[in-house]
Amino acid sequence: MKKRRIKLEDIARKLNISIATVSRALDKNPRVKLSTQKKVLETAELMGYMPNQIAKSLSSGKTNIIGVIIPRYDEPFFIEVCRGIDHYAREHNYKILISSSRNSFEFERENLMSFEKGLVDGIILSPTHETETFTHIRSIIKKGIPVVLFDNIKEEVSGADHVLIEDDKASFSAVEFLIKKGRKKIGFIGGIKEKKVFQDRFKGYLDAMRAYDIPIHEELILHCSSLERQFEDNEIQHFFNTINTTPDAIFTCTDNYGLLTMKTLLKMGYKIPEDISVIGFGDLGLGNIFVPSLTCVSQPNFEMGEKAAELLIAQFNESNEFNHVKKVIKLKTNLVERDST
Amino acid sequence: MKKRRIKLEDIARKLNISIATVSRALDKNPRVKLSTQKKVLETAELMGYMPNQIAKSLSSGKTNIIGVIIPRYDEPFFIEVCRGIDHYAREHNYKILISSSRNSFEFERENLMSFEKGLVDGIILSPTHETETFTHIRSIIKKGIPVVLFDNIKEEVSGADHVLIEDDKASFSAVEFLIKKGRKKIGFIGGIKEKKVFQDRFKGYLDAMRAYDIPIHEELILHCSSLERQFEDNEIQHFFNTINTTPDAIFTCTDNYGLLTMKTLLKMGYKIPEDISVIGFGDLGLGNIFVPSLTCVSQPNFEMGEKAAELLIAQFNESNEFNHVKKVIKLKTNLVERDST
DNA sequence: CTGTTAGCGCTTTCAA
DNA sequence: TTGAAAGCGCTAACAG
Repeated sequence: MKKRRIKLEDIARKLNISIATVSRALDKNPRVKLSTQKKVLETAELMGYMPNQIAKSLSSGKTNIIGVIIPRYDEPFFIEVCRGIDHYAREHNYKILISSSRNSFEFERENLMSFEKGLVDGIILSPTHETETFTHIRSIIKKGIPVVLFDNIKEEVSGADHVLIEDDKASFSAVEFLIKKGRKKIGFIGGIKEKKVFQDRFKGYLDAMRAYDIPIHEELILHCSSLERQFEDNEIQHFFNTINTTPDAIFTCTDNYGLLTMKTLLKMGYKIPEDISVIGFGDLGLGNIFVPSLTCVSQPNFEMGEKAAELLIAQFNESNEFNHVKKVIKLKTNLVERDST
Repeated sequence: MKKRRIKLEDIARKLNISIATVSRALDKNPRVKLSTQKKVLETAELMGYMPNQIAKSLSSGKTNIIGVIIPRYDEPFFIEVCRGIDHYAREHNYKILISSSRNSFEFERENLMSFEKGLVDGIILSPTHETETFTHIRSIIKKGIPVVLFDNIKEEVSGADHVLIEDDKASFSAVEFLIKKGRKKIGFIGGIKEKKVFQDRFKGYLDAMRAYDIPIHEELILHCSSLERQFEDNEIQHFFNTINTTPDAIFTCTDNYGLLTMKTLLKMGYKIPEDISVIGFGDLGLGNIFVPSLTCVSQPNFEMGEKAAELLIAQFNESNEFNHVKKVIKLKTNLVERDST
């Protein structure tokens, strides 16, 4: 019952020419007579021909698919990066296959292995916080599959390109900004300690505090350990309910922490920014909706994705992938001042 | 320089057996002697064998990939649905390939055609607001590719399964809830008029107002026409800045509209919910962060995805895809009461 | 400019 | 229980 798909052979037979010529004609290969090309294109259209991508890939060794592995879907940052990747990829005739590692090293490895099965031409990956060893990535590279890493890169992997921002400098500037506004008791809310980006943002905080000789209140420092949205909320509420010192500013490591912080403080009756200033990190669109709007470090989310895709596709076009000289792209961040400071 | 990938032939040669046997052994086909199977598995492991997914697909006619087409990435609703799809798909050994139609019918068609090239075993799609005709989808179905549609289904497509919620009833209940709270001047903020879900939600609003004999103030009705976040903000601000009647409640058709409405009203000096109640639609996690938290219609986003995947995979296992009896799954919604009402 | 032919790596009859 | 061989549909080298 199922209508067999039209293939090159069908067109070839109908026109009494060879399969090869049909293939070339469809590729608009100039070595085919124009009249033949025209006939082929018309017939193909007429017969409803659709090339078989799988056969094409097997034969050509290219799938035109980029594999993307992110720690989670429900993080606007990663979605923005994916949008950026997709944007660039499509312009260059690539599709993207997104997998979530669900914040688990094991899943990350599995996803990587599944991509190793030849489905993708290259991989863009953001390591999970659990990822301590990079042998799985090196092994992929050794097989000649191009890799680009972005965000949270704990260890430089030779042979892979890297796209990142200078997290420590960015948070240094943000904290410095608070200090220059006259804030003295500046708290810090970061994410899971194992994650490089949070380590760096914490470092930037400490550096700034020390650079300006501001005493650090250990009590005002929180490293959230939750990996899911709903628990972050609880953790931050609990934090503010138990501290004895009242801060006059809080620097937080994500927009979400910033918003949750504002929510909690507002509910406790504090005025923002009068009593307490709050800064977020990411600039993912929501800071602008909240009242008061959230001042934050703005990182080029979409652009990170574009750059990652650009680097990867550039690798595809290199002659010998084993001579690949690793490129590290550092993108600029800036502070967006809104009502919360 | 590039290490050639190990293939079945390599294992076969090493063990002095045929390719077929190796293939069967790796499949754990019981028709292979156990000792042979063991040897093959060990050798494969040892040699670092990785099956070639593309070759497998070409030969077997299955890719184990589900194509997903959504109108946009930066809409938490779609991401949640994708998570649901992914969740179910993975458990059944499928991967998902997500494409955005960028709110454009043309892109939707292109994406569909690209999936038609044999890369995916089936398709889950949410039509754009521009999608008026469904011939492109019918044509896919005619080729024997299983399709499941979700959200915003303007026209039932025979041969495709549908996953949806009863938008009109859901919004009826929400508006009814406001009415029962004693609200009289209830405004409505919906999305682009071409979108079926917004038409239905508007209908529910009208039905409720009429059912309770509440006069409708045309002036308090807004159909947002923006397709991008930033413009929604402007549109809603402009709306409230120009109306002459002050509402005592606003029913909005997305969480985002709800949040933007609250933001705008708060900035204008209104108290929520004392002066004006606000209800959103979606329950996508953010309503809970805002102060005040947003009451909203909760729809089972994740579950929609799971169901869609379930239906699709069920279609894969049907013997004759042309006898497919269309299934329509309607999921339940409920009202989550928070501080904004 | 066109055709012939040999794969791409795997699955799957059919025969042994 | 195993092997030989014919594809899956397309590309690309080579020959003409």
